[in-house]
Amino acid sequence: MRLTEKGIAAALKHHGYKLTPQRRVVIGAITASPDHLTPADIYRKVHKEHPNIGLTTIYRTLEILASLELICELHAGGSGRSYTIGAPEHHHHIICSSCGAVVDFSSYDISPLEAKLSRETGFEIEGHLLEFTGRCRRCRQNA
Amino acid sequence: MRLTEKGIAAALKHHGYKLTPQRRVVIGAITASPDHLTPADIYRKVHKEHPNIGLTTIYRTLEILASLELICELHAGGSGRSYTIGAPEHHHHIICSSCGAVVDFSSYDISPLEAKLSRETGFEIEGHLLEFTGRCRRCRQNA
DNA sequence: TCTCTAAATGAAAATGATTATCATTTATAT
DNA sequence: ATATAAATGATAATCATTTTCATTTAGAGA
Ligand SMILES: [Mn+2]
Ligand SMILES: [Mn+2]
Ligand SMILES: [Zn+2]
Ligand SMILES: [Zn+2]
Repeated sequence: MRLTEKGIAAALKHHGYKLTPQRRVVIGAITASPDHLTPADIYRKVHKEHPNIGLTTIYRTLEILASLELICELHAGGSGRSYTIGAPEHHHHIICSSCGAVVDFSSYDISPLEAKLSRETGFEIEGHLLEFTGRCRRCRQNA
Repeated sequence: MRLTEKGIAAALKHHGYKLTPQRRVVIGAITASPDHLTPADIYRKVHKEHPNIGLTTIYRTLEILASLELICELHAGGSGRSYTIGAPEHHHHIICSSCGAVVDFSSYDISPLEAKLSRETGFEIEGHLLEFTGRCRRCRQNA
C-alpha cells in the first residue's frame, strides 16, 4: 500500500496546500526512489531537469510532507535528515555504518515500555527514536 | 560507582594523554554537574574562572573523554550533543521537549531485540539509539 | 633541574546543514 | 480574468562543529 505520486498530491491539496510544479517535482523524486534521501540528494537529482528549483523549497516541501505523514523522516545519528516515501505503519531503522543503507523494521511494539516509563518518570511521552547501527550483510562480506 | 575527577585524570594519563590545566577544568566541570552539558554549557560555566580556555579545546577534550568512555555522549533528537559523567551501566534517555531536562533509565534490556534483528536482517548490530521525548511532570503542571 | 619535542592550545576562518528575510511570482477561488 | 494569500528562491543569517596554523607547554629524558 505504497503511496503514489498522485495520492500524495491529492493529500496535499486536501490539506489546503497549493500544488506547485516544484512540489510535484519533489514528490516525484521521493516516490521514484526506494532510498532515504536528504534534501541535498533531492536537489541534485532534480537539478538537471529543473534547474529553477531552490533548495529552500525542497526543505519546505519535505517539512510539509513529513508533517502530514506522507513521507517518513529519519534523523540518522549525528547530522543530517533524510526522507523516504512513507510506510503508513510505524517502524524503526537499522543503518549501515559502512555504506549508509537503511533498512526498516516494524516487528516491535514499544508502547508497553512507554507506559512503564510514563508511570516511573512522570513524563507524558510524546515520541521516541529507536535506531540501530551496524554493518549490513554486503558490507560485512566485502571486508 | 561514579567516576571521580581524579579517576578520570588518571585514566587520561594512562592512555597517554597529557594532563593539561584545560583538561582538568573540563573534567572538573563535568564531574561537578549531574546534568548533561553541551560544549557551550561547559564553556560558559568555566569561563569566569578560566577566561583563557577555548571552546575548541572543550570540544577536543570531550571527544577524548567520550572515546575512552569516561563520559557519556548524548545526541538529543535534532542538533547538539551533550555529555555527562559516565554511568558505567548502559542506559537510555527521556528528554523533556519543553525544558530540555534529561532523565536516564536503564530498566530495559534491548539485546533480545538486537539478536532478532540480526537474524532477520543480516546486519551485525554495532549500537543503538533509544530515546523518548515527552513533557516532564513539572512542565506538565505549569501548563 | 634543564632541554627538547611531540602534543596541546586557541584565535580565526571554514564548513555544512538548516532557517530567516523579503521582494517577486503564481495557484486557485471567485 | 482578477484578486490575493500562498509559495518561491536568491541571499544572508544562524548555529554547531571542524580545520588551520602559529604559538605554547607537559612531561620524558639527560
Ligand atoms: Mn523508513
Ligand atoms: Mn545519561
Ligand atoms: Zn552496508
Ligand atoms: Zn520539562
